[in-house]
Amino acid sequence: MDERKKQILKAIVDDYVETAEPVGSKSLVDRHKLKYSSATIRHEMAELEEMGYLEKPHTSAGRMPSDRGYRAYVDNMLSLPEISPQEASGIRDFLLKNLDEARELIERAAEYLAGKTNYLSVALSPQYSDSSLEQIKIMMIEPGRAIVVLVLSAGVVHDRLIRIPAMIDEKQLDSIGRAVERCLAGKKLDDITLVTISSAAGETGLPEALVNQVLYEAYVAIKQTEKIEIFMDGRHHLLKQPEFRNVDRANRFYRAVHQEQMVAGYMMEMRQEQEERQAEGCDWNLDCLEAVESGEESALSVQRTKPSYMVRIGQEIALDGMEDMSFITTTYRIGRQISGQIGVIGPKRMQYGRIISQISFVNKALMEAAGEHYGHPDSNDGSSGQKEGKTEE
Amino acid sequence: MDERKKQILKAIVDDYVETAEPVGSKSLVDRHKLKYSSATIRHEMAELEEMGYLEKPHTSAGRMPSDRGYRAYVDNMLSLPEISPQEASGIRDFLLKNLDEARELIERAAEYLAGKTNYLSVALSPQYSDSSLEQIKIMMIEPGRAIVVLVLSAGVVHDRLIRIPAMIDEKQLDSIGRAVERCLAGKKLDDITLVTISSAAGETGLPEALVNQVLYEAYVAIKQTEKIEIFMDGRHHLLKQPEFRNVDRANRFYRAVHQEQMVAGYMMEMRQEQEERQAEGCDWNLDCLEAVESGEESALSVQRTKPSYMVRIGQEIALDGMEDMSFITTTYRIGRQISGQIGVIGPKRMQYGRIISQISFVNKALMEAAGEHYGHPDSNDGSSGQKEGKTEE
DNA sequence: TATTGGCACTCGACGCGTTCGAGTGCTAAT
DNA sequence: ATTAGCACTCGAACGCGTCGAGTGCCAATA
Repeated sequence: MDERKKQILKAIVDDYVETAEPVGSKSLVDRHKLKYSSATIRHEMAELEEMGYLEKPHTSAGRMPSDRGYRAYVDNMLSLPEISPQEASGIRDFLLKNLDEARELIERAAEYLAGKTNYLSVALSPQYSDSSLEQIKIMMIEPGRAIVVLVLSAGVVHDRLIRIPAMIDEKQLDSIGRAVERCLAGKKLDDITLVTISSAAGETGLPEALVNQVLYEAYVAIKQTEKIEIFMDGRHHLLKQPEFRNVDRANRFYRAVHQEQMVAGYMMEMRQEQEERQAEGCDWNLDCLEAVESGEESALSVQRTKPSYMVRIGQEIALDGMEDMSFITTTYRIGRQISGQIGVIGPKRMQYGRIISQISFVNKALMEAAGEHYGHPDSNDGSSGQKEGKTEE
Repeated sequence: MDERKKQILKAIVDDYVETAEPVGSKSLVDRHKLKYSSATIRHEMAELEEMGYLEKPHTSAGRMPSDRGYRAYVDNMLSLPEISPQEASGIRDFLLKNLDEARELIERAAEYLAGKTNYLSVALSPQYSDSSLEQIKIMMIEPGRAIVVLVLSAGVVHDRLIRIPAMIDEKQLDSIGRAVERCLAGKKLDDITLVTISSAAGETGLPEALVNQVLYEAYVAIKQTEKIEIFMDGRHHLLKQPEFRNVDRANRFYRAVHQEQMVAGYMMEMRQEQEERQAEGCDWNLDCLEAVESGEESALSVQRTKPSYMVRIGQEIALDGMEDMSFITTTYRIGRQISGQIGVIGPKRMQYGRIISQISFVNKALMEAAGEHYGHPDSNDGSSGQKEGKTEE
C-alpha cells in the first residue's frame, strides 16, 4: 500500500469516526485539503475498496472503513495523543481518596476510564495464581465457625469464613492452622492441591476425621482467592452512539455484555495472546507505547514491564453480539506476581488513538497508585512492595 | 367510582399493558365481551378521562391509563396470581447452591428476580445499624498491619484490614482488642461513636498515642459495616420494552439508573414511608398479601412480619429520568434486626399483579434460604439464628 | 502514464398529497 | 340509561417527484 493510499485511508477513518456518515471523495478532498482532485481520490478509493479496506453501504453512497480498514489504521497509522494536564489531573485523588481495598482501586480505575472515554470500561480483578502463600491463620469465631486469613506474597490479604466441627476447640484449631502453614508456606497458589494440603493432617496428632473437614475448608478458602471478578462501568454511554439508534442492535450488544463470565474469559484469552505475541518479539505496540512513555517522564520508571495494549476489531471479537464493537485491553501489573486486565469496549467507529492513550494513562496511574498507597517507598522492585487488599469469594 | 367504571378501567389497563397501544371502545367491547355497546363504553371512557384516570395521545386515538389510572388499578383492582410450581421450582437451588456469603445471597435473589420478571431488579444489602456488636477481635498480620473481625448479633461476621503503629506487638494488640470488646460488646452499631470507643483507651495501660490509632481504625471498621451496597440486574431487559424504542428515553433512564447511590437512597425513603404507613395501620397492602401467603401454606409462618410491598408509579418516583417507569419494592428480613430492600423497576405499563407476586415470592424464598442455610433449625425466632456473611468496605 | 473535468447514473432523504382505518364526540331514537 | 348512526380527526402507510451527494467511466490533458 503506497503512501497516498495510507493517507487517504487514514483520512477516511478519521472522518468516519467523527461523523458516522459514509465519506465521499469530494468532502474528503475539501476537509483535508488534499492536493488531488476528487476523481483521483475516487480512483484510489475504488482500489482501496477492492483491497478490502473500505465498504459501501449502497452503490451511490460514500465509503466507510471495513474491519480490515480499521485494522490497518490501528496497526500502521495510529497517532497517540498525549493526555493533557487537565485531563490527567485528579486521577490520583480519584483513585486514592478514602481508598479501602485493592478491589476498589480496580473498580475506580474502571469508573474513571468509563468517564473519560465515554465508552464501556471493563476490568478484571487481579489474578493471584502466580502469587505464593506466605501465611495462613485459622481463627475460632465461635464453636463450629472459624475464619481463615491468608497472606499472599505481595502482602495481599484474603479471608473467608468456614464451618468446622463443633467439638474442635481453640487449641486444636490453632495446631491445625500451624500444621497447614508449615505445609503450604511459600507454595504458589497454583501448586496447592487437595493432596498437598492433606499431608498436613498427619502432623497434628488429632483424629483425621476432625482435621480433614478443616483442611478441606481451608483448601476451598485458598482456591476462592484465585477467583476473578469483573467490573464494568459506563454501559449507558454507548446508548448515545449512533450505531445504537437501532434498538435491536443495542439489545443484542447489552445481552452479550450481560454475560460477564464470557467477557472475563475472553479478556483472559486476549491477554494470553498478547503475551505470546510479545514473547515472539514482533511487537509494534512497544514502539507506540514508547512514545506515550516518553511523553511524561514519570515516577514509574521502576516498573520494568512496559505497558502495551491489544485491539480487537469487529468480527475479530469472538463474542456474539459484539460484531460492531471494538475491544481494547491492557494488562496492569502490581508488583511482579499480581496482574489483571483493564480495557474499553466501544463502537468500531472509535477514536482509537485517544482511547488507547487513555487506557495506557489510566493503567499507569493505577500502577502508581497501587505502589504509592500500599507499597513501601524504600523497596522499589515491586515484589517486596506491600499491597493491601482483600476480596472474598 | 361505580362498579362498571372500575371494570372498564381494569380492562383498559390490562389491554394497554399487553399491547402498548391506546385502546379504543370497540376493541375493548370485543376483547372483553362486555355487555354494553361501544357507544356506552365511549361515554364511560370520556368520564373516566375527565376524572383523570385516562389519557388520549391525540383526539381521535384510543385511551391509555394515566398515572392516576395505574394507581387506582394497583390500589383497588389488582389480582395477584399465584406462582406456578414450575415457575417456583429451582429457586431454592438457585439461591443456595455453592453459596458463600450473605452478600451473594442477595445478589442472587436480585438476579433471579430480574430473570423471572424480565425487568430491572434492584436490591440493597442488609442494613446492620440495628444489630449489636457481639465480638470484636483484632489480630496481628505482621508488624504494622492487623485484621479486625466483627461478629454481629445475628452471627454475621465482617472484617477489615487496618494499619497499626509498627511498634505494637501481638500481646499489646490483644489487650487493646479485649479492652475494646469489653467496652462495646452488646452495643448497637448505631450507638457506637468515637467517644464510646475511646473510653477503652484507659483500660489498656498502654500509651494513649499508640492505642488511639488502633481505636480509630477499629471504629472505622465498625462504621464500614453499616455501609449499604446496591445490586442491580437485568438492565438489558428493559431495552426490549416498546417505550424504549425511542433511544433518548432509554438514554435518560439508564443515566438515572447509573446513579446507584441515588437509587439506593430512594429505596430507603420508600422503605421509611412504607413503615410509617404500616404503623398507621391503614394498610390495604396487607389484605392483598394475605392472599399470596395463604396460597402457599409455607414453612415461613415463623416469620412474624408479613411481607408487604410498595408501588411508585411514573411521576410519583422522585428520580429524574424515571417518569415513565414504575418502581416496586419490598423489605426482606433476616432475623429480627437485619433487613434490606429488594424490588423491581419496569415500565409503567407493567404487569403489576404478576410482578408483585414474583417479588413477594422471591422475598419469601430469600428469607427461607437465609434461615435454612445459615440458621439453626432449632431456634426459629431468627434473632438467635446464625447468619454467616461478610462484606468489607 | 497519472491526473483531471465532465457526464450520466444511483439512491436515500425529504416534502407533499392521498387513502385508509380505527378511533372519537354528538345526537336522535329506543 | 342505552344505543345506532353519522360526521369528523388524525396517524400510518403509500406513492411520487425533487434534490443532492455520492458513484463509475471516459476522453482530454500535463
